Amino acid sequence: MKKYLETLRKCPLFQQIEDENLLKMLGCLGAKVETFDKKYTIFAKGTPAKYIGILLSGSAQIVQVDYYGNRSILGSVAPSEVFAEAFACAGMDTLPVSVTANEPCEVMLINRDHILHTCQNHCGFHQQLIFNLMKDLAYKAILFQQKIEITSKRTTKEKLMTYLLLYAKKANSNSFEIPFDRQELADYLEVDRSGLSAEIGKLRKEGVLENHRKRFTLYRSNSIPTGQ
Amino acid sequence: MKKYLETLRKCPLFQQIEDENLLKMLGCLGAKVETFDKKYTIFAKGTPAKYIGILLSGSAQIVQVDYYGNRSILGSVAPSEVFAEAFACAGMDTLPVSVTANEPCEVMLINRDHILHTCQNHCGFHQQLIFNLMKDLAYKAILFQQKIEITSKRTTKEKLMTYLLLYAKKANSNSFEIPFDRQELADYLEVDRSGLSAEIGKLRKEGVLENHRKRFTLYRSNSIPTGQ
DNA sequence: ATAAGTATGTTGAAATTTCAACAAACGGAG
DNA sequence: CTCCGTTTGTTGAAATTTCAACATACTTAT
Repeated sequence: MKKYLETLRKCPLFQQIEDENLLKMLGCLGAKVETFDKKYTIFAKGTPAKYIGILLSGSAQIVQVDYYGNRSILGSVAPSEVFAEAFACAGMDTLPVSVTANEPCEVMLINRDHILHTCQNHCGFHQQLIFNLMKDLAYKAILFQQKIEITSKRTTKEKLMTYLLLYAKKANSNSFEIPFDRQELADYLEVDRSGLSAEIGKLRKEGVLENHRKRFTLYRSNSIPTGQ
Repeated sequence: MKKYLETLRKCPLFQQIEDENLLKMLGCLGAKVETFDKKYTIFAKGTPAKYIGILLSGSAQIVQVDYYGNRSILGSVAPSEVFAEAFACAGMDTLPVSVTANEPCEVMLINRDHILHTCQNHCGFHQQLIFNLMKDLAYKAILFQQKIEITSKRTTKEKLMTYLLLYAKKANSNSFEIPFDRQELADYLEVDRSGLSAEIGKLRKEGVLENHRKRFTLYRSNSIPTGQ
């Protein structure tokens, strides 16, 4: 586990926990590591929500696919981030979403029962873990709320601009790279890909932004407020 | 506080905590009660997210209103339920949403700092409170995920049916009352009210459902799967 | 019981999205 | 460098949503 220490230290679940205690705790928790190739499914919709995932390397996406094949992306996962924790902690029997590897991934898996029921060793860091998990879940709820704020806009243009302005604020710069390609961005914004491309083209002609693939630069971005 | 005991017992934050300890804890937490008339704002967007709310009586709604006045309803709040906890616990400085009273409300307010920082008395129930809060936040994340699942559908008809089927499952009956009037349902589904009314009319003519205002009865509801 | 106000239903035109099909640009493998 | 598969951009027609306006149904207060 030591090779992952650098990444685990940044994980929201392990804040305020010293390295040696962290390693000890991972033992208590029965943490295991698995690898997934690009495009492979890390967690599949409909399977038991038994595990919390921590991404150690690579990148992944949280995806909803409905009966008709319509794909909706709930969010992207970067190294050190936790995923599927809400479904595991709420005690859902099966996952309502899938998690897929966007590139080759290493993933740490922790059984939810080992987190929710304190271990016999009464390791004192368990309380800190629960507290960190609580903070992390609050943050996840806010990420969902932000996605709702974005997709509640009625037109493709408004959805796009709300997303880009929020991202620019997060990146603290007018120029940034988004974690989605066009199809993925369309699936996140819940709009048609070709319509999205067309809107980006229009905004470029209007001088509101410049872009090349995943890189965007915003101008006159004060014209549409974010509401935050 | 004793008059609210019945309601507080059902609150997810206070599960596994005995009545007398609960009352003691409310003292530690500095809980206070306020009342709000119908249509009044309990928490306003843009104000500090300092307090967690618990609804003691009445009903409320979590509402997003953007720059252009478009209203989006994130969810409804019933007695014993907690609200604004995600924003408070994630340490946001200001609320990105408003909470408004749908009928006259009594609300218990607890300062987030009193929850997040254990009190000097080292009252042993604080750990249970944090644990309960964690479970509650996981549940809230799932409610948001469900709203995303509903609103990610591309047509008004699909959004409506996904919502009604999910509600029927929750109510465990084909006949149920939703907590929204038409305009509110439209604001929750993020569609136009008149278009929503039209779709309901069509589905009624097709024999898929019957309805009178907030009451709906579903037939042949197996025709559109929920994906859960 | 009536009147006034609110909620719901209905309609048609305008705006927007979706869909399908194809063109152009890009990136990696050999 | 070239080929080939993938991504992105473009377009026009069909479907859907939005919008405004009005009709009808229901509720509440007097």
